Amino acid sequence: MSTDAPKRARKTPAERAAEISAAARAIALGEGLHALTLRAVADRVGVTAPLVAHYQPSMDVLVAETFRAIVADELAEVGAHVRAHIGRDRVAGLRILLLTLLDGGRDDVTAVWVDGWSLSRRNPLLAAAVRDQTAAWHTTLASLVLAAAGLGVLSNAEADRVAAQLLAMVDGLNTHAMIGFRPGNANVALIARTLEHEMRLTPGTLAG
Amino acid sequence: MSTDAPKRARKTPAERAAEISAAARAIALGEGLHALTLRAVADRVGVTAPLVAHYQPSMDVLVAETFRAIVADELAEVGAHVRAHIGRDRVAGLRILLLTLLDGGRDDVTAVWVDGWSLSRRNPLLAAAVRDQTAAWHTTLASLVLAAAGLGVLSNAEADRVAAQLLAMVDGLNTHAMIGFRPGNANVALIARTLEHEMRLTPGTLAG
DNA sequence: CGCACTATTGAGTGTATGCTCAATAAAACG
DNA sequence: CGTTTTATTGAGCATACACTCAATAGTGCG
Repeated sequence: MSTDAPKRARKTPAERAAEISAAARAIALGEGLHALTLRAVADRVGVTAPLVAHYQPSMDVLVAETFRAIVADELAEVGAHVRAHIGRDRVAGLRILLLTLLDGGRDDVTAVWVDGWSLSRRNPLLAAAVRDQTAAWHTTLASLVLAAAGLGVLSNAEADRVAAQLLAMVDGLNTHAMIGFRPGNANVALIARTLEHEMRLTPGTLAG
Repeated sequence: MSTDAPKRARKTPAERAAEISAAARAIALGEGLHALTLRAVADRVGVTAPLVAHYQPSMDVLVAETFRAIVADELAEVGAHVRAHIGRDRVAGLRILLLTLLDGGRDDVTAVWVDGWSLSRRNPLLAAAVRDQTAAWHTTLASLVLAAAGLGVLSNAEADRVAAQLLAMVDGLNTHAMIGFRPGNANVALIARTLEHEMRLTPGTLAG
């Protein structure tokens, strides 16, 4: 009976925008980009649908930006995690990266990627975001591969090719894991052997 | 003004069912599994939506069966193509397979796979179809890899692992190609080098 | 030819989507 | 304390979806 619950909670545009972004991320991660609707966001924030619409130019923009935010954060987190362990030896970073990217518990982010690929056909802004973030991952992987291989072992072009292959394998394996297809879940060992060969590393250096 | 255009074209259930299946396949391949709606099918067949509904237990069933039909046919076609060329030398089949799977012009089928992964979350029948077809591809690839490596070179378990990796790479590379991400489109050469190593082939045997 | 069978339709229900807009109420300000 | 500003809502529009069901009209059979 105090003043705690006014009929309308009025906040600053910045606060509301932040709430909406956070809700959108939570929904996308929990139920997929497909479940990201005006009403779903509104319900989660505790406001009405028109308010959410008021804060966004269109739903396509919110979907694209939510995808971008989730994936950019993922890249930043994994990057930070890798950099924290890269000091031991030059291969350690890549090993940590593989373990992080492939050792399960990432189905929610994988689902966001898959929905992004699927929805891109009808949402050009999302398509651009997907391409941008894929390129960003590729760039990060290429520099990591270059460093892990050692000075002068791989050319830039070679590192690019290896990174493209690595990215494709990671996406493919994660997608298969997401749909429940796991024919012997030795994904890390699998990919490690290939990379060791491509990077001229002594067999076993990555797999450990 | 002849009798060519009766107000209602009445056909046998078998004919209609075939028309509906064909229309569903065409729509899924042309516009994606997402575009597969009662109205879309009805318009393409030239009938009304309720008739299409009448021929199917539910839309989820039609989507799942259309996916299954498209992908099963794809596997059969590629398999036939490979078997037609497998006579020359034991590696020829695998080389043909890679060229077929990776050399572009397959974005429509890739899009069907991507939509299948995405829609699986809300369509259990589709999810089962996706898992089944993935397993079928894996089995086919494993036996092809086993044969191409030569007698006794790979164990069954090793061939399974290589096939899983190959399948993931193919799916990942095709998905990336579909969204327009092509950092140097040497996909075949890329994957060939990896396979040559995994299968203990002389470098260059697959890439040609 | 006329009748029975059934493939097909028209009309409609219920739900969900994004989005608009005038009205409302909370906060800020003089 | 009254006025202005504006964040928020209620109501509603247009669209699209799957699905139902009684009515309709081809088609083959007797």
